[in-house]
Amino acid sequence: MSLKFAILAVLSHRDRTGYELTRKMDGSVANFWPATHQQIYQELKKLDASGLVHFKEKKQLEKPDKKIYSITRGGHAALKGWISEPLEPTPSKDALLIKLFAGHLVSGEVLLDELSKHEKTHRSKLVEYRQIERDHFLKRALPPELLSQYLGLRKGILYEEGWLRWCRESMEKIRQSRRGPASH
Amino acid sequence: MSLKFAILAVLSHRDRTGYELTRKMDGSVANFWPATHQQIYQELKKLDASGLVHFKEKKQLEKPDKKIYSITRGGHAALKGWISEPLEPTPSKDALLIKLFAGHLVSGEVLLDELSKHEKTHRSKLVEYRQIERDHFLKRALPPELLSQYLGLRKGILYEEGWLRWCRESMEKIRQSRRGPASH
DNA sequence: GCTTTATATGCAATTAATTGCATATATGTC
DNA sequence: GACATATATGCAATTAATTGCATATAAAGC
Repeated sequence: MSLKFAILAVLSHRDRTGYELTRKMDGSVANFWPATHQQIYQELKKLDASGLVHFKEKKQLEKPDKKIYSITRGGHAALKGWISEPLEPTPSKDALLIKLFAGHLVSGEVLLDELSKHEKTHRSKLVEYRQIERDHFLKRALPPELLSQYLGLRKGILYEEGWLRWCRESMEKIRQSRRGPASH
Repeated sequence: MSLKFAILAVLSHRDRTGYELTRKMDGSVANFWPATHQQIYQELKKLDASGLVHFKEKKQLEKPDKKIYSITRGGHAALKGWISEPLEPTPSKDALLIKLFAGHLVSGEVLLDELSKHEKTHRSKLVEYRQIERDHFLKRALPPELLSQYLGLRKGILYEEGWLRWCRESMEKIRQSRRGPASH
């Protein structure tokens, strides 16, 4: 349901092709609403059919032709309406927690390896986000039009920090429990 | 894909009916892999067809008959195999971030109301989780068989803490930006 | 007596998401 | 010359998820 509005939100900032939407969603929306190119092209088709976006075909000599999509007045209205409606918190899913929940079936080693891999992934994500924060948001006073992008980035930073802390304390607890739970 | 393994993971602890799985997933798995009763009943049917679970019908006089599902040896093997395979981090989605991304279309008031609602939701979740932690995990030394449940709970706590912090700092930044960005 | 809540399961239809494949051009790399 | 990568879009098939509806009993509240 929200992919529709994710696309409209990106197009509300500037016009884009399906390809651009796919790769980056503006380098930011992809972080909280990832989607494949198939989803996006199909969604754009539907959005066009219902008049919320339209596109201009642009012929290119060196590369395949592209369609530049922009949001219509109707699209703007729909997006504004959706934003103004109350929203249920999006339920979060995480397969790693399922693994741990059935962790009694495998050795601590298996769990530690997996956690260590995730720790690494989240650590590098965090480094990347903090770099962006330093380079683009902390150097000067924040212009109001960049506020929403910054809040999105802050969400990412706090999210990764939480993951990192959890990975580390989980590994520590698993190691402790292997050294012998009775000794503690 | 992972609903299948979420169900197997719950059944690896003890036998359950579809109804029990639906409501609570053991009061814990629902927090990181929520699913409706429709999803679960359909998934159980498929799991039964592929021999990973089986069930016994139990007739009840006072209530409708129920089917008690248990995991088979094949199910155990499949679950163990899945746990041992490396896992890509589950991409996270969040519609609230989309709203903020298009926040320039609406007044700060609308965003603040929404954030305040979310702050409240996450705050009460956090209170609930901390209560469970105090009552069930901090009073005595942790038995190893409860470790994985505790790690799941800790994930929930850190998750809600991150949300809460983010909601609060976001509201503060929106208020600041309304008071006038130039004055700062 | 009526409504709501809890227990317990399911079909059918639609919508959304994933996966596999396909096309076409240009550039850069072994 | 062959292969991978980037640009740019799309069809078709399958799988997963959601939504609406349906059934049936018992207990609790008003």
